[in-house]
Amino acid sequence: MPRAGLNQQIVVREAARLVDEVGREQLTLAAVAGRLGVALPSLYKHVRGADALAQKLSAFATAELADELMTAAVGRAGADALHAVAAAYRSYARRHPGRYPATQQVPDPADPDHVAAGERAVRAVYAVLHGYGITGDAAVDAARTLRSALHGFVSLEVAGGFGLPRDLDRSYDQMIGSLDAALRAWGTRWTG
Amino acid sequence: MPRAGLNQQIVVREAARLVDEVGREQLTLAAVAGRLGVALPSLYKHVRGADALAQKLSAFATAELADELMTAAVGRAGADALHAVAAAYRSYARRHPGRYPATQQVPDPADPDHVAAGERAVRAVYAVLHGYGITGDAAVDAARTLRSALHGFVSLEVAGGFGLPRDLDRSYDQMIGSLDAALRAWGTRWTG
DNA sequence: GACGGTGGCTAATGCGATTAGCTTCTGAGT
DNA sequence: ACTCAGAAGCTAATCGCATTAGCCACCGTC
Repeated sequence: MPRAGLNQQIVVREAARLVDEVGREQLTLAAVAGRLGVALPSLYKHVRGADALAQKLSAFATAELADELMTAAVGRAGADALHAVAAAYRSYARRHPGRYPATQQVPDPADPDHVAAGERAVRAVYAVLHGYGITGDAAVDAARTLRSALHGFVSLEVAGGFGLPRDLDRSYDQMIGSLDAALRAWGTRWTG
Repeated sequence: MPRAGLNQQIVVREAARLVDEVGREQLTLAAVAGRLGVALPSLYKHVRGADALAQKLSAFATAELADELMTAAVGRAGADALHAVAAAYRSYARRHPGRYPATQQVPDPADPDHVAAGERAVRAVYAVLHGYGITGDAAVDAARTLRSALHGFVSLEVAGGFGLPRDLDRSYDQMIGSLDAALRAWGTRWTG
């Protein structure tokens, strides 16, 4: 019988498609194997197990998100960069409701690609702050504020936590607008 | 042999203690049964199954959180109320790292207590906004902004998403400070 | 054209969830 | 006190998923 021709990339990407369709908590080796047309234990030739697959999926999704954030940030600064990165962030989460929560998993320190992807995503945030002239210790606080707002809104939206999805675009715009004001005032108000 | 004397309350409260110790994803009927000293199927006399237990846990945790937020908000207004509610919110999540994520589960519409608890928590947020004079449509956006910031920070912190926990208190203070500024400007800048 | 590694398989085990059905405790009513 | 209904617990059985062990066939290399 012919071989399926799998490798880790194919398995992880199929897992990514699966979680976007059925939700992250429904990620199961059995479902991935079924979609790939192989028996469940065959996957062990490519991933160590269910936990390892979830971690690899996190690395993959984080790299995807970091790429899109970087692409959005390049060539922009200030409010322009903020709006572009914020839009890219939310867009990724809406297009990939299963992958997005996976990006919030803490990177496996033993996986250099995963760690690098996480750092790249954070760097996109710092790039936005740089456009506001925020650096050093103040940037740590501002980055956490920005990440919190983006992640909070997007995770609540994807999880359905906002009730009826009425006017979510406007609410997001308002939040980003207030973040813009906060970042513009950041250097003057809260740092020496 | 004597009976264990369980009821749904006891089961749900034990589940709450369990998830705070081992994490929400480790919630298992087997573990709860073991802690309560009964066989696993015995729990079915009190909860419909694993999914139902998770939902009841969500309702329980949401009610707890709503109580603490309401207690923090009562008798305060403006920045005072904001800081008190924000502190209570973060405090709950840190004391209950397993229960807190459960509060983000969408309430079961068929469970009136769960729905009521969720509404109570949201009402605490609106109470804060009221102190800033924000009402009507603008309050919807402001409430989403406030919820996003609080939930985003706290969930990233509890999940370990901020890397080393250095200066998290300061970062939170900074974020709340910028929220205070945003809310004070809310009526003047973004609404008619 | 053999051969070694690799990718796939089947079989077997373990654990958690769930259902069925039995037993025994408890407590309300006489 | 006695009965009895219902509730609360149990064991047994089934199912699905994860994991491990071990077998076998394909494939590229010499």
